[in-house]
Amino acid sequence: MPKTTFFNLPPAKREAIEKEAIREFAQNPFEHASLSRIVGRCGIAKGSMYQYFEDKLDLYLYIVELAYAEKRRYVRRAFEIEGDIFEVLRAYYRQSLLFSQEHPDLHKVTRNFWESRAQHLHDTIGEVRGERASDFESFLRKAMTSGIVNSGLNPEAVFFAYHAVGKQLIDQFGETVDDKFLCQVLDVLKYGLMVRKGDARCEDD
Amino acid sequence: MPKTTFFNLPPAKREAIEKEAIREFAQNPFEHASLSRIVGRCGIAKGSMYQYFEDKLDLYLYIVELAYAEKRRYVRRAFEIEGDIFEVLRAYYRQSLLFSQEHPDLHKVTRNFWESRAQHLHDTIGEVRGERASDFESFLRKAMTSGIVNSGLNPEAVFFAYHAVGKQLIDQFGETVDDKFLCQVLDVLKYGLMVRKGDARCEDD
DNA sequence: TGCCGATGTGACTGGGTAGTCACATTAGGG
DNA sequence: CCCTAATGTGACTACCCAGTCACATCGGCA
Repeated sequence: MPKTTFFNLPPAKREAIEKEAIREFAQNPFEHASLSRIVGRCGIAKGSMYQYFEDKLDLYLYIVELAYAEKRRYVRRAFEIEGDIFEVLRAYYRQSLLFSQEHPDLHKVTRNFWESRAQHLHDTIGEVRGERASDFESFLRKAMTSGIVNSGLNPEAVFFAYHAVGKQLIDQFGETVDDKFLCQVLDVLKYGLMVRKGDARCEDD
Repeated sequence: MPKTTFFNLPPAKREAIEKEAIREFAQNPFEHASLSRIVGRCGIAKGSMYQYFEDKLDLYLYIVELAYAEKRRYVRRAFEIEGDIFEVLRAYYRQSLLFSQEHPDLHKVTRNFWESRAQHLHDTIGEVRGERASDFESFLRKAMTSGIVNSGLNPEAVFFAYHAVGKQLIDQFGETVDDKFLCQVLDVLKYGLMVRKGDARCEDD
């Protein structure tokens, strides 16, 4: 957590520090990000940074939390819509896409955080993933009992598949993924690959 | 490419270098891996390394190629089996799992390589992914025309989903993924989540 | 044995990093 | 206006790294 000094700063200065830190952690994973570069770009002294934050990790976790707080503002809306689980999930990833478009640097911060293999971060990541998994799985079980989702599936496996695809979609936002492609990929999870009884099928091409 | 000096080395020494380099690149992504640590652990001089390899990247690419060469020996078998696309895909990921169990360090090398965001590696990764994509997509189109796979799907989207799930499965090999779970996850992609016409469904639980 | 090219060496260069600390500056209350 | 506490500073320490190079050693051939 930042020291109180940081929050006493004139907002313009505080925001300048946040902005440059976001830029740095968007461009580099934690290990490779450089405090010296951040202070250099802000035009403040190295020592000042240590008036505001305990250390590099403290700053990093603050920035990561900033990024996730903003992201939550987007994805939250997905759970307010009316509709079945598929519509909610589509809305969720659409909101993620929108977030990545409107806040590309914050998006890169979350992406770098998620990829991080450092031990001190690994535990935090594990917790976040665990929470999401149990939320998702209870949501899924409801959809199973109400007969929308095939109840023969293992909810853990379903979460795994959605999480994997969602992670990759989010990784590629802004590169190869747009709204249409997003929906097509989600449809693969929804319908599966195998032909369905009663599916219309081209007989001759 | 290593210099000829490297291949003239007595096999025991050459293998010792490979072994320590594999360990280092399994534990650290390229940027963070340390030549000094490798030579320290091999008990050879820093300068000697530069008799064998052009630079750190040269050594790295050699090790990555070693890892993929071994991995190819495993996954190749998947394409020799008889069966539809789903059986081939299941065999493919099973072979990947086997590889990760029998060569955990080589597996970690490939994983770190794949995650790498460095520019000079990014292009190589892009090529590899592109090749896999086109192989997969032509394989998929065949399965579509022969009526095994729903031809209404976008092959690119299907590849995307499989690739994402496969990547995540491989990431988690040895942590939470075993053979049973692997099959359950692949079934999500095969059948999809939505209930199918004619699916048996529990009426009261 | 003597020679020479191939191979081995580790101190060194130049560069980067996080974090520290003695000192300088500022701001606000008395 | 002055004093004190809070805040700002940047040179500095201690560490890490890739890559170099003048020199040492080895191995095979004459």
